Amino acid sequence: MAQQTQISRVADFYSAWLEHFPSFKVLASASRADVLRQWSGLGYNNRAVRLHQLAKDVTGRRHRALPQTIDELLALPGIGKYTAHAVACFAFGQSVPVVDINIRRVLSRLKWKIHSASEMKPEKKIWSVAAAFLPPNNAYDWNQALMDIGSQLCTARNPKCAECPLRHDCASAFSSKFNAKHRAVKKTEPHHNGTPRRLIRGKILKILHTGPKRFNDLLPLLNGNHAASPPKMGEPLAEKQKFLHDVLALMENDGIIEMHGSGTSARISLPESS
DNA sequence: TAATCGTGGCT
DNA sequence: TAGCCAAGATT
Repeated sequence: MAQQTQISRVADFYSAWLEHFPSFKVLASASRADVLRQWSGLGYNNRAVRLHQLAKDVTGRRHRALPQTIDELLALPGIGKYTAHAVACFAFGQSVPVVDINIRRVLSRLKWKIHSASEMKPEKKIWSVAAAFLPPNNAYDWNQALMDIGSQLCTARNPKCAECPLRHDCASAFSSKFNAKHRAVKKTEPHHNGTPRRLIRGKILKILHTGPKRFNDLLPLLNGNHAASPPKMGEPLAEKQKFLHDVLALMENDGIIEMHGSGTSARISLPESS
């Protein structure tokens, strides 16, 4: 849940989630539709699908429990390098580095002076530095502390350098460049008449939580009010239908919806099987 | 490897 | 208020 999502936003979903799915066994036997319903509002619905599959994978294991090695964790759906290390450290007490967006930012601004890491690519280097800084006996507290510094003090914008315990060792302390305009320009994301595709996906899923719908019932969702571009008066219906069809195909491929039949009367629903 | 995936708070 | 940002993973 915490992937690309602030912890403060996760908290409520987390407790509600555990009430519905108190164990991997319960989660594994739940329907995909129920899983997506409980996830509703959190965003990145792919994560719900992957966690559902993870529960199935885990309950199929010998001890029906989460594996404890980083390599085994990495093999599970939805678990990448960060999460594997975070689980190993925070759940299983292993002495391993953790590099999330917060720690990444803290270490980057410190301008680490670790000689051995100078010829590595940035991604490998930062993990190497995080490992080099790791104290021998309390990785848990260390990693939590770095994350807290990153989220509470060493923030992306307007960092509180005056309150930071690392200010005397930091190459970027009190720098005026944190609010600089020169950030990487984002490419325009896929959209329909100015409405981002991911927002349309969100609307579709939200509607489907109220029950199955027909293809034609979903078409109005493409008429969102947006200031980005004026509505195209003469837009061919076929064009709109093609966009919706493509969006639904992506969502079906992601395991977020099911489609039965085809054409303008196709029946769209949350995944009812598996 | 760059693009894609949601949502809501913050500045 | 429009854009930035968030305990990343996947293809």
